[in-house]
Amino acid sequence: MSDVKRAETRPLGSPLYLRDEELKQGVDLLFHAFSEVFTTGDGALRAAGLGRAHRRALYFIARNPALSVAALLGILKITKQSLNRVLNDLLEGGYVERRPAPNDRRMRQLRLTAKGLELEEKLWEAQRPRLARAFRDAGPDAVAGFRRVLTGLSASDRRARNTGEIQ
Amino acid sequence: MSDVKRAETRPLGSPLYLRDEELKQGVDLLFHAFSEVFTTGDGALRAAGLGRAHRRALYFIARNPALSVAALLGILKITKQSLNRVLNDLLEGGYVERRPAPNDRRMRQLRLTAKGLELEEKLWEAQRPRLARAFRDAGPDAVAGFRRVLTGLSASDRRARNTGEIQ
DNA sequence: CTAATTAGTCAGCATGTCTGACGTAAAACG
DNA sequence: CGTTTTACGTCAGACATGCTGACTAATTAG
Repeated sequence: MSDVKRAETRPLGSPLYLRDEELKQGVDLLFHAFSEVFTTGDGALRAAGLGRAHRRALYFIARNPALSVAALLGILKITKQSLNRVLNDLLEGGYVERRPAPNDRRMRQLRLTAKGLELEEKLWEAQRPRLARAFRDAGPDAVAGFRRVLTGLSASDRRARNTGEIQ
Repeated sequence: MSDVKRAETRPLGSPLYLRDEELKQGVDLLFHAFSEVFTTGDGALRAAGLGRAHRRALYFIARNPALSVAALLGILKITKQSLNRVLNDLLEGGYVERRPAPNDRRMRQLRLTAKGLELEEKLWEAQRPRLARAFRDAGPDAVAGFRRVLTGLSASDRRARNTGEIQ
């Protein structure tokens, strides 16, 4: 399971299954890293009587103050109904507040309350060490590469989506 | 890949919130990339009457022929009961076969059938373009960095787990 | 032979997501 | 101004995926 260094000389004639193996190793890594990162801190969450769905909403509201509901839906890619249940829990628990946007009062701006911020910080403290260590150990160049690749993977790529594939 | 060494020169005076911002951008990227990668191909899945949980099992069985049930549980990090429901669907659907391991007949080896392989390939065809493009556009050094960082994130890190944190 | 290991099952519950149908307020538009 | 569109909220019901706990069965290890 050694390294892959020679990628740039990757022979154009290299069989597809080699290429596929490289890509699938990426999928494996993405899965495992996601698992680890997004389950760390479940304890604090449970202690607050919330689940992972609440955490995701909390996280992205923290990351994007004054986020609109529609924008959050776009990030989470779930339905309005699903989000609203989660959001109502967060509102009732006093973790999040919701106010009409001043410019367009149809929209509601979402923000963490002090209590929400406190929880979010506790969750972050739980997962930060893993992130920090991985980034530090890998080094800045590796981190730059990590970002490049993930940015490319995230790019929601309309081309592929409209090729008639079932999607 | 270049040197890693420079991490410790990261300005010791840089405020923590800058560091945190960098790490959180990593979380954002991980979330979005995961979303895109692990939902592409849902159509083919639905057409087969299966869900994402089935897909994950299918994928890791494809990746690790003769995988034992316990090993799969370890990868997916779900309970035996949850897995068995999924696995029974896959067995009944004829996507997976299960045979006692020759050396230790308590264990069952899991493998894709021809039908399972066909489905897995269809799913892979759906997600490969995204992976391939992201890897190609980012370049081999970036891919190496991507692997380094994700490997670090995946490392299931007993230290942090036993610090008394609620986990 | 007894223990431990590996797997499978039943029953019930919690969580998270979906579809579909409505309702309301505010803004945009002609 | 009246109509349509947008952004949000909600009710009802279903499905998908995960969990706990309790128990059984087959096989291997000591």
